[in-house]
Amino acid sequence: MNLSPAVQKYVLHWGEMGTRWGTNRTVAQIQALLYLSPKPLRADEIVDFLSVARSNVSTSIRELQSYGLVKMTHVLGDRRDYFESIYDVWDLFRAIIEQRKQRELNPTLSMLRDCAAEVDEEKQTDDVTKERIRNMLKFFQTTSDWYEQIQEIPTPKLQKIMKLGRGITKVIR
Amino acid sequence: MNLSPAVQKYVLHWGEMGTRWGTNRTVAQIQALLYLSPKPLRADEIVDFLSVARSNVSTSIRELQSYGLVKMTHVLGDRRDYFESIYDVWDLFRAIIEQRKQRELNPTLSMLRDCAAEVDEEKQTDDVTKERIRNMLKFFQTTSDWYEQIQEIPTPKLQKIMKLGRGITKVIR
DNA sequence: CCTAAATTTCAGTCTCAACAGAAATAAGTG
DNA sequence: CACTTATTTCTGTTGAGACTGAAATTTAGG
Repeated sequence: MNLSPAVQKYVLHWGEMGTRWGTNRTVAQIQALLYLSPKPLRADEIVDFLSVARSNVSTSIRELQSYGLVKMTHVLGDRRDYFESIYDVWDLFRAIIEQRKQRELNPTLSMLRDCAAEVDEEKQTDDVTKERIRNMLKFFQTTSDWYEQIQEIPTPKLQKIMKLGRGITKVIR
Repeated sequence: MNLSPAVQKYVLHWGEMGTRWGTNRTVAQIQALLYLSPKPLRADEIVDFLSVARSNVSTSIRELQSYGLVKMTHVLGDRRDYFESIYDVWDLFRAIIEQRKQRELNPTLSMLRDCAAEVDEEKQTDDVTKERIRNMLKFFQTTSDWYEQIQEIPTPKLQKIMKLGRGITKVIR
């Protein structure tokens, strides 16, 4: 099994970036491969394409499914599992945003709430420090709310808003 | 040197999250410590507070400075370097966005441009695949442009926009 | 049920980036 | 221009997590 040079380049790059995007190489490579594939693929095909262990494919696909990035499908008279990526880039975007919020925002938001409450009781702590914690909490709260709201904006509107860029400031009073 | 329980919790949590945010524990811990500190700190003070090697502090601060998150200051008659964090959360936000764009978007944008061009020459490659690459390129281009535009929106406006959330859709036609 | 195919779990190995500590360099100071 | 103090660079170690391959489990057909 071999991939065209351009596809190979894409998959390898995606794998490298995967680590920066908060997952591991194999997970990212599989997502890339499925995204580019014109048809759903079986686990053993992925093994051939990427030269990774079967077990690795198994756990990686599980992870991709849990993110909502990959769906399982079946072929009549074939009991093997087939997998395909979400193909709409904006849907992919939403799934990733959701994931990021859960892993990168929620835990910190929760910690900041605890800290803000806790620090009020500490006479030893400087007022400036207390203020800083409150400011950071406010910021994370705002960002978290915003992420949730963004999720619900339908694709065409979202596209329009992003195309506007800073032109948005002219529309806001 | 010891920190209050709440501050300690904050710094430790920040360190743990640091790895998810794309840096390492020490870098994140130092940023947290400087952010909460009412006054600039010296490298050796950071060593005491965090119990990490002096050399580690040196390289970590260098990294933070390169991101624009930490500034160096000096005290009259003292030749040692003092460091303080950016304190405005929105300025911190912008610096981090900028960093993320450079590390997580730009390389992929460049790769996608290459791939989109390269894949046009490949007769072997399915049209569906070619389309997918083009779509991903368009998306990254849009996102990249948007990031740049966002940078230039002044804080009060940015706050307003984020507070609006999906209410923004009502303003856009 | 039994068998064979497909998938998942698990335990051990390997890799890479973070980190410590030593050595080297730089920056004052008397 | 020695000597002290501060900082950086460099090298070896370590630990966390990715990955492999074998064993266990699940699934479906005959």
